[in-house]
Amino acid sequence: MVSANQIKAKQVDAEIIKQRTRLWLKMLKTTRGIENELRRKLQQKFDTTLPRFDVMAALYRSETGMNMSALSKALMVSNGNVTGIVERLVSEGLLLRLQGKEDRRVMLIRLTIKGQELFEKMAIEHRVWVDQLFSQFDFDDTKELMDSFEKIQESELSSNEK
Amino acid sequence: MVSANQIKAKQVDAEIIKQRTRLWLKMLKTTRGIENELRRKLQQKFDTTLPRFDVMAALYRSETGMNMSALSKALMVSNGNVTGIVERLVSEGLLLRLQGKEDRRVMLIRLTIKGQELFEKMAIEHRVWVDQLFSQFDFDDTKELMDSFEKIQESELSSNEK
DNA sequence: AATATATATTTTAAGTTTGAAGTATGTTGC
DNA sequence: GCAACATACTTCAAACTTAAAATATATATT
Repeated sequence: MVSANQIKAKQVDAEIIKQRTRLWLKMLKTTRGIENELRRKLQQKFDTTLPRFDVMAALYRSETGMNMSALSKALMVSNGNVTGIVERLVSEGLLLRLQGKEDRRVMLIRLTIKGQELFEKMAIEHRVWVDQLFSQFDFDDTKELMDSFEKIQESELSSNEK
Repeated sequence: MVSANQIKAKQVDAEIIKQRTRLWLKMLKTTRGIENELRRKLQQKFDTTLPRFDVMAALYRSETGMNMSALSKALMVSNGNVTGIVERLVSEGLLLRLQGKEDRRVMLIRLTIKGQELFEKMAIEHRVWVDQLFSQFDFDDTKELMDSFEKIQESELSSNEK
């Protein structure tokens, strides 16, 4: 026998599932919008691409350099992907690739001086662009949103185990 | 002359800018994580790709079909991109492409019966996956997050004008 | 030491993505 | 009508991206 309450509960379940799906779509669309915007401006002002910028940004944040695995993990992209982008940046004289000493499998990637200088120029503008996109959020808002994303990432972790 | 208050204000400014940049990085990383997760599962369970699924999802939501421009706007990807994905889906018998009658430039894209049936099967699982990823958020949380993304999109709009 | 296993990275093929140029069709102003 | 412009879409080249296979090196087991 199915009670009225059980029927009601199912409707509420269906509603929240729909809502969460809508939220994901919105999140995806918003993120793509920001990426498109940043990509367009990076192209226009610095004649470079978003993936190149992202790699340089990750390297700039780390003082000592990063190996390929760390880079691909930080950017959430595949291993082979990083190989190509790093290659292009090396050939442009923006990155340095050094073979590990104790472990000769690992590659240590670092910005060259030229790379550092270019990145610093780009970062100044980039910060302004991002700051404007998120200008509606004050310090507390950003902390709350940060927490929300943190929660999602925790869910990702547990679903990765499967 | 620079007062102590002005110095303080600058420090607060710098802090919030940093915080917003951090927030954007987190948002990007979280979104990529979800995409990777969904991609993996779509591949594993249905031997299909994320862009294919996204196109089918957009078409399923619209009863009457969509033209190429509407599709590319809905998915926030370039026009030429949609052409390729639609082509593959048409060749697999999942989509239909009809030339517009009054305006012969526009292409009306619709799911075939086969496409609808396949999508419905995929959507059932997809909803569960998304529901789990966002399970930490109740109805009110989702509404709040929705509003936050809405705010960002408004900022995107105004920066697009430039 | 030899073998098996694991890890870090690159290579490869297929697919996706962009931005710009090209094609086809519509619309507007003269 | 027709030239100029605008719009919808496709094509193209280059870059990006993934998953899987291949390569090279390290670690563990016997």
